[in-house]
Amino acid sequence: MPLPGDLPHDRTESAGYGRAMQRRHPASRTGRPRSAAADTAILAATRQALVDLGWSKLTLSDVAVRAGVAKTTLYRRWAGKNELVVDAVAELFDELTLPDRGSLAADIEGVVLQFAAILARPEARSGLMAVVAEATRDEALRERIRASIVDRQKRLVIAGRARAQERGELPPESDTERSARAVDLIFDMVAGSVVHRTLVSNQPADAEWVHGLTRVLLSGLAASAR
Amino acid sequence: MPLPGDLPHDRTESAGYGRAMQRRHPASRTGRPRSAAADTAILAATRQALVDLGWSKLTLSDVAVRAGVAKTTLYRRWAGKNELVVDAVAELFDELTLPDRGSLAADIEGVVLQFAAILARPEARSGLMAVVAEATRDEALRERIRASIVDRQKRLVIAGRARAQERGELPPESDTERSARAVDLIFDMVAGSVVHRTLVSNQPADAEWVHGLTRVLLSGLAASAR
Amino acid sequence: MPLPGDLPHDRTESAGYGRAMQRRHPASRTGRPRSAAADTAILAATRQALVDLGWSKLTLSDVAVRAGVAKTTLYRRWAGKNELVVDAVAELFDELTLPDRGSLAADIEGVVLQFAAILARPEARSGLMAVVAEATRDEALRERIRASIVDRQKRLVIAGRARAQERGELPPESDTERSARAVDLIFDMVAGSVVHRTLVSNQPADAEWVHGLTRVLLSGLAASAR
Amino acid sequence: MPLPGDLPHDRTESAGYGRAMQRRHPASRTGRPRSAAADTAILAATRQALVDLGWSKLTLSDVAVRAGVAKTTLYRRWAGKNELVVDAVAELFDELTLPDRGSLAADIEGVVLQFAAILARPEARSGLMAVVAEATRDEALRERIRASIVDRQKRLVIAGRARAQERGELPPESDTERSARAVDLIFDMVAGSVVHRTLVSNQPADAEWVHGLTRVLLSGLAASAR
DNA sequence: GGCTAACCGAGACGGTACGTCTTGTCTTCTA
DNA sequence: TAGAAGACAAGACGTACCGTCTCGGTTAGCC
Repeated sequence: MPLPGDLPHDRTESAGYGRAMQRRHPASRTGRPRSAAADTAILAATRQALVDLGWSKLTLSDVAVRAGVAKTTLYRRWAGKNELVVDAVAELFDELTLPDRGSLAADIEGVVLQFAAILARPEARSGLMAVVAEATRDEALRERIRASIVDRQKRLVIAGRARAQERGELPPESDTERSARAVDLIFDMVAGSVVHRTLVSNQPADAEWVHGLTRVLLSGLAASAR
Repeated sequence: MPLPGDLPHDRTESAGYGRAMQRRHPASRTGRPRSAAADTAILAATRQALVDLGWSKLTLSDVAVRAGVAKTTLYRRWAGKNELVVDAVAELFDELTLPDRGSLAADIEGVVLQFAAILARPEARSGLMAVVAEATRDEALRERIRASIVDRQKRLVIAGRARAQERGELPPESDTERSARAVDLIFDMVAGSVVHRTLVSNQPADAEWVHGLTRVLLSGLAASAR
Repeated sequence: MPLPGDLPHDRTESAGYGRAMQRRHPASRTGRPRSAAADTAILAATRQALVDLGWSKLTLSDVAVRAGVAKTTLYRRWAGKNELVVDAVAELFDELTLPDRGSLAADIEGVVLQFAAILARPEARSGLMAVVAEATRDEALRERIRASIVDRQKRLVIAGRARAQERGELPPESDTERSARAVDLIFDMVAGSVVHRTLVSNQPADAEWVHGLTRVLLSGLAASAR
Repeated sequence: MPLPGDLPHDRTESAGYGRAMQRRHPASRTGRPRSAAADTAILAATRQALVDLGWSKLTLSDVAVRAGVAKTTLYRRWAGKNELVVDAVAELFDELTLPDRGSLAADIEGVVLQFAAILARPEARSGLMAVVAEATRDEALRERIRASIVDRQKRLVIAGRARAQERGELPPESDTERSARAVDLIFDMVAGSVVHRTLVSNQPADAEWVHGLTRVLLSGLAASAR
């Protein structure tokens, strides 16, 4: 019996991580407020559990114990394992920044290397691929991943192109639709290649490999734009 | 009476799919031989279960029932869910062929479209990503995936390049190491991009998109080779 | 979350049936308390399953279903089939009373007939002998049987002798050790004879047979006391 | 498909151990005869398994391995675990003899002590009580136990009485029905008391206790005969 | 001395129960 | 009213044993 003030799975419907904490049901103002520390502890515990156990052996009971929190608290805030892991992993990718290394190619290499470094961390590896796998059968989860993780990072592509245009490396954009398609293609190619290299081919995405990838990608885009 | 002669998980250590049936322990010649029909039925049942339930709700008990087989039989041949799903999914990718469409670019587009078509099938989507996720914590499984699924398809890259060299589209190869690195890069870029487009970005890898991908890739490789 | 506070098999170490519910670990005061109704339902279901299936085909899964209870609940309270059946059977023997039939011999016959009637019930037959058989290899189980079933009924022997002494049929006891030995011998002879007659020789322990047994026993004790 | 000459569970219907080897189907004279050594080995292996594991953990596969025999061979000769154990245990009780110790009381004490010694052996303890428990729900098994184990030992009671009559300790029997009833009562009392003392009360049936039992029994029978 | 029927070992097979584990809910006490 | 604790119903896990069924190979007895 969900009590009136109960807020089941508050963070479930959140559009993007970070704005989740603002309640969807501002009505409930009375009673003991939820512990904010609990959120932090739970997400950190989730990441640590991913490191120690991997996705498939991670249990919510275990996360609760690690976070020093009751299972009830966990289920009150997330609908299930998938949603929790998405939020826990999403935080990792917010660390990405666009370094200013002087040229478009160098900037891209910088971001891709950061991305590869994150993918080398076990909590990202297990967590990310597992939720992507789950999302193949769950439209809501797929949307949550796109919103919380993927689309949030397109900012990097856009910022990179803007900076390149400032530098004069790229012409100012005219056709916005064509531009959007290009962003998507670049994103799929970069993210996909790194993930495949790292997780499937099981080879390091080191500086040399990233250099090769960037060169092919930029040459190809330049040639194909003509 | 599972005593000395027992052959647990015969297919577990198999180097490549298709050659798995030849026993690793040819010593044991006595006793009732394993049913060959069971293998076929189990793999088909696994794929159907992936379609109906997805990876995380797929249970080996259920597969056994679908295949009309005892759980024992399943566990006698595969070490667990992961290994079974790898074998079941691997068969799907053996359908890939290299069509002769007249030019390198067209050949590549043809293969990539086939690949995208397979990835659009739910048994491939759920199964493949899930085992990749599991493999992030399991070296043996990672190796099994590489051997059974990925490396087996490098044949397509190699055959494609050979045909292009016959046509004179590509010069004969000289530096073999450099060549191997190029094959790996192509493979990661193609497979990774299609997977990301299909499973993460959740957009169709249709003819137009594949055309764009191929153009960028070929232009980039050509330019970067200079 | 079966962590520190877990109370596995609470009823396992109970000294005597009926006092089992008072916890051995009074520390744990928090959390949802165990359902008292479940205990009753489980023991009744166990007896019914003994009637329907006998000991060797009785499964805890089946008992759980009959009792409308999860298997977990069963295993949380009893260590296994043996312990459960001991408790279920023990309740049967608590029905025994010492009737006042006017003379020692008649009182004994009355109790023995009651005992035989219980042994004629299938839940007692299968259950009792099976746990005795298991107890041949399990000291703890043997002790549990003695405490829960056997020793609890020595009250009848003692009460019977007291009443006979009131009536003047027996002299007041002097030598307590010798007295204890006599109680034990009587108990082994009565219980053993009835069990053997009923379960091994497979003949009814009817009024006539009980009369003969009682006569031999009382005459023998009287003669041997001289 | 049981071939024409197949003789499933040859020993199942045998009236008493020792006469079992003579086939029920004398038709089959051709073909390889069954190994006689296997029988011996299997029964010995069964007893040893009872010692090591007890009845409930004894498995036919394990017995087969211990006996150096295939499971098939076992199932060809016995219908199941119960029947096998009955035969294995029955052999133990054939060791009982009626010693000549000079008086009826002494003779009885001698036999009872032998009986107690056998019951002190773990293979007899576990095996006997377990099959008795199983027999509570299996008329055929009950009959088999009576025939193979119990009735075979009534010879001791009868021989004892005959010898006592020779000595003049007992009058020659006149009423045969009454006599048979007395034999049964004696048997139930002696066997039951010793079993209960040993397996339930868990006390040794030593010389002193046996002496007390015998005295009560003989005095009681003498007094009750008057 | 070859035939042949029944035996034997090995072990795979379809079933089924085991005892454990995880899930998501519910219930109690405490803060 | 939130939270910690933990019992609860449900059901999958991977293992073990059951009793049956193929297999290939052996061993007597009769031609």
